[in-house]
Amino acid sequence: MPVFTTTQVEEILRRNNLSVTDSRKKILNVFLSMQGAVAHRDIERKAGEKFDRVTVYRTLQTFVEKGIIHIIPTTDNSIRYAMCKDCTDGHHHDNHIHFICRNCGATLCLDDITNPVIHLPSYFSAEEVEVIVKGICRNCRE
Amino acid sequence: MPVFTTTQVEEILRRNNLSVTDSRKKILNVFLSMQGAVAHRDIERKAGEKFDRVTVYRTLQTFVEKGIIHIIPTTDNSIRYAMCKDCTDGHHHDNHIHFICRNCGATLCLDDITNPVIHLPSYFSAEEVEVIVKGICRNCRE
DNA sequence: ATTATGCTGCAACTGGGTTGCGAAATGTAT
DNA sequence: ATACATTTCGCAACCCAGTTGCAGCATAAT
Repeated sequence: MPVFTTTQVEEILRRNNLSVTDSRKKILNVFLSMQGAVAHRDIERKAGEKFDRVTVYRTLQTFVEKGIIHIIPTTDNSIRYAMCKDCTDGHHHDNHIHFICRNCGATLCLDDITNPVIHLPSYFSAEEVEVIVKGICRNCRE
Repeated sequence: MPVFTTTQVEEILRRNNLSVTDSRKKILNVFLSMQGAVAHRDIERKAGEKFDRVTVYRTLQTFVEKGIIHIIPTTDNSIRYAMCKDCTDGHHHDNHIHFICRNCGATLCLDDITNPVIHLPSYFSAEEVEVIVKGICRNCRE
């Protein structure tokens, strides 16, 4: 697990006009050091230190608002988050598909695979497409 | 709202080896008379009579197991259900996309629009695709 | 160092969903 | 139709995820 310098993490926070606090640094570090999507439990397990649930929720919400992370669509009533690539304050542009591994549960952003164009009857006004592919990921196949 | 004969509803229940009870009939009737997907609240509002929450949950679960209804994928942490077209006992084949209206919240199965084929790198084993389109539905545009 | 701001954590609450169990309804055999 | 076995229902109680208000504490600005 790569470790990021304090400066890198602080840099991201400052760039977004967020005060640099202990919990924000630790939680952000979890995102930076994980490949796939992050669920609540991941943070509780990996942030190294116990934060109040409320702090975790509020921090995640703040990060979403600032465009640092985005909510990953799932279909099983769970919420996951991942780092944004090109999102800014309040404007998310996450036009990629998501992969969920049936085996290990990992959720991955496939940034290179953009959403397909779906043709609907013209009386629908389609604004946003979300594609979720479920299967077995690389690690679990080997 | 079309009304279905008692016989039709009972027929479906019997075909699935379910005893014909009052709540099952009423809940099934909600599905048959609604266009789009059904959420819990819809049932509580439209079943005409108040059932215990527990009964609603257990009935829905039973219907899913029997292949009478299927769970519709959403990305907002809500659960919705819709009638199955060709599903049988425990085997669901719902290879169509779903539309969610941002305005009225209606969720529709677009049975005629099958899921696109998504090409992933070969080290993924893709087994299932779910597509959710969000926008404005016909009724809300007029 | 001091003050203003805003973040954190506790406690309490909400809402969705589940479980156990006795009561009531359904199906079945007589 | 009646009686019995079986299934389903509804209540109460519970669990868990997520939220809110508020007092105390850390951060940032002066």
